[in-house]
Order: sequence, then structure tokens, then C-alpha cells
Amino acid sequence: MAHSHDIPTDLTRNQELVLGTLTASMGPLSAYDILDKLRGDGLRAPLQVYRALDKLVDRGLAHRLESLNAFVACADMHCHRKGLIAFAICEGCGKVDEFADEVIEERLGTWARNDGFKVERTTMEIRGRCADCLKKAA
Amino acid sequence: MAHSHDIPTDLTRNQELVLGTLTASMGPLSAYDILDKLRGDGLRAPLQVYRALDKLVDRGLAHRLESLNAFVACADMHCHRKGLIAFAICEGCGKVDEFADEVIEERLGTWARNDGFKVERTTMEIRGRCADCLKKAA
DNA sequence: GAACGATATGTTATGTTATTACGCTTGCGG
DNA sequence: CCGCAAGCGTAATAACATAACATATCGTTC
Repeated sequence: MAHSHDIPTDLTRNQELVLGTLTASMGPLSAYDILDKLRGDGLRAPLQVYRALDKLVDRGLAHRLESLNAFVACADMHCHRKGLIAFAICEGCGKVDEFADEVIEERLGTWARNDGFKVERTTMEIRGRCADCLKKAA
Repeated sequence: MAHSHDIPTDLTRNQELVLGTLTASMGPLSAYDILDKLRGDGLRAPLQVYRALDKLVDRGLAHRLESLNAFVACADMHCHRKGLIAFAICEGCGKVDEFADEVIEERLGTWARNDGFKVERTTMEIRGRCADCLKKAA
């Protein structure tokens, strides 16, 4: 049975390779990291990776972390989320936690309404230490 | 009388030049934009600008916009804000609006507490169209 | 005031991230 | 078959950022 974690079948070869690499990775990868991992599969130029990433990000299958200049696979495949997603990035282990918060989103909407600002995209990235890393440091 | 908008007097020459450039600018500037504007004042290398920016950002006199790889002067000199600052960036005119929202900040704190995540820094950047640009487009 | 450390500076070179420009290929609707 | 849209491959280059090293400036302590 098909379920929500299936990888879409209409990806091109390059898109599939890039998404696969992201999915297999523990943490965020830069475009060049991805390229290096895919040399064996015939990829040679940054643009091949960037083009695939563009599409994947467009479709919500991957996210760009602006504060890292890096990318991650979307944490839950079924989401197709339209709204705001926040990322908590651990400086210790590099793990990225992805979450949505309706309260923040709605608060943002309120601010935008008051200001007459039309929101097109929001990036929210929290840097810090995850529970595991804090425990290890103790 | 000294008041809250005075520029701190203990800046070094380079820091003062960089902050002055940012303050005089309508919108965000990249480090290289700043460098170009300061060639006449003797600056030659990117590092001179980056070093000044580091200090200014540390002190809260300037902010880095991660999604733009660019910098702005802090909108209100007196703030010395410790907490979360959000930026609304207009794709039309490049204007950046800076605001703080305690509800969002506190909501974030709640999430972090639940997750055992220690927040060190948060970046929140909203891309869209400001009221002026929407009006012009109409 | 000499010795010291901390901070800032200047310069060169290099590393990393992202895009432009161009031409070819493939799949698909008319 | 034609034409168009989307994808692909390649080379070159632009844009953003740091490493490494040498000097200089300034306040503190002796």
C-alpha cells in the first residue's frame, strides 16, 4: 500500500539523487557537499545540484536553511505544508528539528495585517543546543 | 544633551565608517557593497569590513539578514535588545522593517523548554511586499 | 617609562556558495 | 512532424567569507 512517506515518483534522476542524499544524511548538507557525494553517480557541476534543489524546495520536499547556506530533506513527507516552518538547529551535533507553530504564524499574520505587509515567505531558524548535547556537556 | 540616538563614541575608525555607511543606506548592504562605498576612505579588503561588521553585530548596532547575506543598521539605537528581533523585508523596494514580538518570543521559549533545547540565537525573516509597494502595484 | 597582553589593523591568498550563458536533449500536445 | 516547455551538461564567473601572517595601537602593571 502506498503511504505518506513514499518518495514521489515523478522526480527526475537528478532530483531523486539529490533528495536521496539529503534523506540519507544526518544533518544539513551544502550544495557542494551533495555534489561531492554524487560525483560517483555522474554529477559534475554545482548547477546540477542547485537546479534539483530548487525544484525540491519548490515542492516542499526539501528546505533551505538560510543561516547555514545548507539544505535538509523535509522531515515529514506527507506534510506538503504551506505555512510557516521553524527550524531548531543544534550547534553541537548539527541535528535539525523542524516544527510548525500556529500561534507564531497567526501572530505574524496579525503583525502583517496591521502593517499592510503581504507575507510571501518566512524563515525562522533557532540556533542553540539540543537536549542530547546539553546532557553530554554536563 | 546626549540622547538615545547618539552613535557610540568608542568605535574604531573602521567600525565607524561601516556603521555610517549602513545608517546612511536606504536598504540592506552586502559586505562588498559596503567595501565599494568605502574605497575612497582607504578600505581595500573584505576582511576590514567583515571585522567591523562582526563587532557591530555583536554590540547590536547592526544586524545580519541571513536570507539576504546582507546587513542593516539597527533601527533603534537605544534598544540594545537582547531578545528576538524579526525582520520584514520587502522584495519590491528592499526596505527592511524591524520589530520585536514578545508573544512569539515567549512561544518559542515554551517550545524550547518542552524540547530541552537551549536557544542561543534566533533569526526570523519575513519576505513579502510592503504596503507602499502593494499600493504602487495596484 | 618599559614590558606585556589584548584588541585592532593591513594585506595576500584562498575557500565556499551561487549564478550566467549557451547549446543540446527529451517528452508532449497540436 | 513541428514547436514548445522542461530538463540537462558544461564552462566560466560572480558573490560571499575566512585563513594566515605581520604590524600597530592602547591600556595596565611593574
